[in-house]
Amino acid sequence: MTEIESIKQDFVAQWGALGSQWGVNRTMAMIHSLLLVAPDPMTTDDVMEALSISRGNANTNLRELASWGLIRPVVLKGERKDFYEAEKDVWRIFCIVARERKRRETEPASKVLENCVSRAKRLKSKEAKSLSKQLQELNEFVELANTIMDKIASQEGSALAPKLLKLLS
Amino acid sequence: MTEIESIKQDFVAQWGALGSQWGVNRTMAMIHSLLLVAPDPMTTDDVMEALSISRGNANTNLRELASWGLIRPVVLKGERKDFYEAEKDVWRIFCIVARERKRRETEPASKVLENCVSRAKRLKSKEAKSLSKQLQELNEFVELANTIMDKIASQEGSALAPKLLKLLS
DNA sequence: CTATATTTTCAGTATTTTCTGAAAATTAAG
DNA sequence: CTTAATTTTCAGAAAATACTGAAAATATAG
Repeated sequence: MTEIESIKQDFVAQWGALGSQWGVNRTMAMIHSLLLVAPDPMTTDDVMEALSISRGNANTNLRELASWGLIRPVVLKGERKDFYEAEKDVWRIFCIVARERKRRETEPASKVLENCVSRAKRLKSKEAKSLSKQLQELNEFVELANTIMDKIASQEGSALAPKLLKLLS
Repeated sequence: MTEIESIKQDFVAQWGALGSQWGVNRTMAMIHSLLLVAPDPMTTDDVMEALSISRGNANTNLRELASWGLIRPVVLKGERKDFYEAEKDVWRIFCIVARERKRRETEPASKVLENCVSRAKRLKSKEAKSLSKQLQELNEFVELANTIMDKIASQEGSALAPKLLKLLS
């Protein structure tokens, strides 16, 4: 294996491990990272070979990645197979992930929390008061997280870096 | 079941599901949420009964939560059993999680990425140049994330909310 | 020190998640 | 329409993860 292949392999493995700790399955994260450092669009067969995975697995995860918007199909003239390439701008990737996770996770969570809060507010006991307060605080937090993710998702990617840096001062 | 118990149960189930999407196992998240809305410190037996889980499971997850700093043992005079109570301030919880995940995940990831970047920089081919650039961008992103998490972790919890809100303008 | 209460550990089991591979469906070419 | 290429689906298999329960270790009281 050439040094460049070895570097890519290390990167793919590491990014895959990271992804799996953040709620993305390992193979999906690995395919994403593979495409991130691929100089040209790849087919399902390319991915299968590069990662030694089955066709079903490759197909499913490629489509899942596409549904997130993290990769896109590209049409190459004269080719019958589907080719994919990754979104490579880190900030745009970040925005996409923020948008999707908000939609899939924190938004539904907030719905349930809201429901808990409103039910707790109706009760009068001392314990209910305290429960209500605690749930309210959690819900406000989740909603702030939602708002922030919205803001992030609607930014032109590169505009984010300076704003976040400012936060640090 | 009383209404207040039913509310708590819904909350615990939902918070548990959320946690499992963010890299925390479901039981650990459920124990945490159980303690978040518990008016008094609880013992291992209390937790076992409330969640219908085994002693081993309860014990392991309680100690894991304590190692994160999300719950703490409290000593009740005249009692032999260990009691635990949760950190209830949402912002402090957020800071704790940021600190731990940085230490356990993004920091090690950054080490590997740095290594990949420095190896890629030594190579001279056109493809290596482009790989190097891409990895560099990813690494800068992860390092910014690290810096931000550091800042968050070192804040007095409640100081964060206004800063984040400002970010939105 | 002995007896008892409590916590911890961990081998075996159960559950959940992910993956494979081949059949079915779809698409495109001739 | 027919044929071949390609993609999709999904039942069953494999792998990863989490849980149980009981034995071992530890701590406390008397």
